[in-house]
Amino acid sequence: MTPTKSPVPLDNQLPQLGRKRDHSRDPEILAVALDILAETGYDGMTMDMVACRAKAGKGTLYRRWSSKDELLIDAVAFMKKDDLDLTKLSDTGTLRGDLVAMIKVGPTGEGEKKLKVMAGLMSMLSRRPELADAVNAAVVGPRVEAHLVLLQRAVERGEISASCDLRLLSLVLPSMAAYRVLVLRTSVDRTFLISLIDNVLMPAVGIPSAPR
Amino acid sequence: MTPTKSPVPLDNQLPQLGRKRDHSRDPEILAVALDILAETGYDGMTMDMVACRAKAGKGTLYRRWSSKDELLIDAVAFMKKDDLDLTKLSDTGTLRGDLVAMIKVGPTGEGEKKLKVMAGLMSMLSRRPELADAVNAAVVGPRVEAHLVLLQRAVERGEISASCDLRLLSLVLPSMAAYRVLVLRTSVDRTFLISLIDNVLMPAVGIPSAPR
Amino acid sequence: MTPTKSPVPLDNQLPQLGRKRDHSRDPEILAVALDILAETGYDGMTMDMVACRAKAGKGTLYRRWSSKDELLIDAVAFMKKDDLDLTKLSDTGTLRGDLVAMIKVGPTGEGEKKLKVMAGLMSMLSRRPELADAVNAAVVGPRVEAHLVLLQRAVERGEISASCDLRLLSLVLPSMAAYRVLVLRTSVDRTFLISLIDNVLMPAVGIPSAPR
Amino acid sequence: MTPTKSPVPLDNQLPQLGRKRDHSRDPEILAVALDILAETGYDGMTMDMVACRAKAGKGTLYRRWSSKDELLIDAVAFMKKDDLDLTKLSDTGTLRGDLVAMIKVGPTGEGEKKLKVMAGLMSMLSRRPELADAVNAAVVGPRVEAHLVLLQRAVERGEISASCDLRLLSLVLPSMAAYRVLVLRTSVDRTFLISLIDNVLMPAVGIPSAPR
DNA sequence: CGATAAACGAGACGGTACGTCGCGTCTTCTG
DNA sequence: CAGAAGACGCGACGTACCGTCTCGTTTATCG
Repeated sequence: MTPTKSPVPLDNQLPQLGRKRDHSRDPEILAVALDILAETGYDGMTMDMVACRAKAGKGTLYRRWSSKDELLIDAVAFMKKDDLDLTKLSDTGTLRGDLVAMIKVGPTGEGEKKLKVMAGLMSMLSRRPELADAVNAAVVGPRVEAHLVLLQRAVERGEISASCDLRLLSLVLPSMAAYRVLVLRTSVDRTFLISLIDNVLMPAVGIPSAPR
Repeated sequence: MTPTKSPVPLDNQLPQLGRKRDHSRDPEILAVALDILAETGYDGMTMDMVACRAKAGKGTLYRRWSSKDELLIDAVAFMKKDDLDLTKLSDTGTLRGDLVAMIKVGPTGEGEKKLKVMAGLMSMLSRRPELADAVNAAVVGPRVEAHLVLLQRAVERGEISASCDLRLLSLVLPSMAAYRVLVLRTSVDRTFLISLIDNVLMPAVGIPSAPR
Repeated sequence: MTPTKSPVPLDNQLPQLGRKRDHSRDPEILAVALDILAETGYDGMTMDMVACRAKAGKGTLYRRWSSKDELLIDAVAFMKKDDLDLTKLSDTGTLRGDLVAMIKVGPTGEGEKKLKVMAGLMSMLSRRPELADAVNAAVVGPRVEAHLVLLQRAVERGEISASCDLRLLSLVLPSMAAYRVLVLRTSVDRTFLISLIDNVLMPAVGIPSAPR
Repeated sequence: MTPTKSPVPLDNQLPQLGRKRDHSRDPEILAVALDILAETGYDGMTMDMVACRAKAGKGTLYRRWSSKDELLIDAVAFMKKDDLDLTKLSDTGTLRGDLVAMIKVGPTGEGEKKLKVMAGLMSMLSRRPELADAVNAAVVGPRVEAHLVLLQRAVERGEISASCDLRLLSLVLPSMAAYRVLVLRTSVDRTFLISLIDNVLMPAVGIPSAPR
């Protein structure tokens, strides 16, 4: 998952002979990989393509990632970095308001590319468990976490009962959206998400859906 | 999705020259493909393997399916055939009872092989949209349909409000289970499903979860 | 070499049920085979091509010839039919005159196609001994025989010594021409043949080459 | 003299990037190809066989030779290397003696394998003109050259007339032997060659054959 | 004259070699 | 010595051809 270490990672500070590995190029390589992944999918992306477009040698790729899959796992993790910020979730005063507010930063707002990467990666979710983890950590997980925060806030606010299974409820929207994208390949638009909030989530937490 | 058609599939009845394709062998070939898929996964399965074990020539395979992927798409669709029977869903008198009764015939009860096939196929969901459709039609879709039947039954029974978005609600369990299997790779056991029923679905349709 | 016999070629006259084989089409098929052979060579010619262009089914071909090679052996033998006529060799009064007179009906005059067929068949001379025989019988052999006739006439005429090895000498021109065509792929033109006659054959039979 | 290192490689002098092809393995591969060719003939030899026995990948073979035929063309050319040495032709004092002396190093003495290769290759002579050239260069041509040397020696010696067409005469034995091997498939034994020398070649150069 | 059995055109079939391409490794040369 | 370039061993892919088999149809002979 992390770049392969130098063959001799000694703790005592040796003078570090020879040229140092140029890790500044890692992000560039990962970005190239994500681009190609979004364009062509898992199989369409070849290591030669990545090497060529990143002006790198295949040896360099394999020195840092032991396989194509490892490279992608890292690439997906890399994609995560500019994502939701849990500390900046808007607080509208109501659970529904908070959930609706999050939609802007949801998949739709986030950008087409991330979804295409997701789609391109579905190929591998089962073959490479770590890759599924990476996808989860990069794409779905953060939304689950955000929803959990919003739900906890609602409990604290007294808006919903503390007996609700928040962990489970926080999974509802993200997983249904994922299913829609991955299996049904339908776009996850604002309408669908609002419908989910009003017809599934809000009733499930015991708040009668007002504006039907 | 369907076997490749004859080069000129005219509507006016041509005399059907030449030897006919022996479509009676299709199921056998697809079964072999599913077996190997379950055993070795997508990459491990080769067309030569399928041809050899099915006592067929590669030419025959490629005459019927234009690629390995097309073959698998059909194989998954073929897997669907011995699945849930919508006409035989048990009727326990309550929605919750019906839902719980369906669990036995859920993925867990259905059999190890179908899950392995699913896992072996995840590799392909995005590369081949038709494959995603096939997976949906074979595995998730039937359960969605079954849930829809149960929900409609509950509406007729007066158990839940007619204003509920049944279409959406019928997606909840299957899609959350799929997410759990595909992305989280957690087993979808009875406990999880019952928890979903009691903490998400029943509240969402307005039935207070009784046995907490 | 000959078409495959009926599966039950009994001597006792059975009633001969069913439709008879239509051997009137054999020449047409063989001609098509020769055409394709001349156009594309041995490998380029496929049985499907022959069947298609001859408006025949592959079954019909294989009912008559047990393999592609057998078909070609017959085709070459068929090519032989309009060739040299040993009874009509012109008699000019001298061996040299007779030999030169034969050139007109030699490979050059015979036609481009026969040479191309020869070339197309070289592929097979060693793989299929019968084919080499057929080639010899159809193309080279007749010329050897014709030369032998001319040489014997010269002996009778008292032009050359009876102690000459006529069998061997009759091989000289045909085999050197064959080598030129098959291995060197040089055209066998009148000049070359006359040169052979004057510089090799005539001296070899003891007639000093007059017009040098 | 210090080699000047130009940072900008000239167009005509590319810096030769990447790993170089290991041409030291070419002979090994060609030898393997010849072995299999001698064992199984053209059709029996497969590229996978060659790759496997030479411990090479098919990609390597096709990187160096664009097809099976190209590989064989090179293989035959490679076979040529340990053949007749024109500088070591024995000088017996007479043309007949020289010619007879050469027989030992003729095809018979040369070895079984070369003949088998020739036989295995006949399949290809016309399909691949270059192959015919290679065969000529490797097998027949050297003998033609050797005969030319012997004939020239005889001219210098005053044994035969300078007006003889040496080029043509040097073709006689090799081409008649080739015809015998390729088309008639008769062995080219010492008896036949001596007969040719005494009954065709010697008379043709104006030397009465002494021992009839 | 109708039944029957083989031959026919068309083309699917099992099998097998071909030539291509991708992965992950190894080698060569440059900075 | 790291890195770019690319050859290498391996093995699956999809194509094409051979010789066989199966359709439905046509045609010659027999009852």
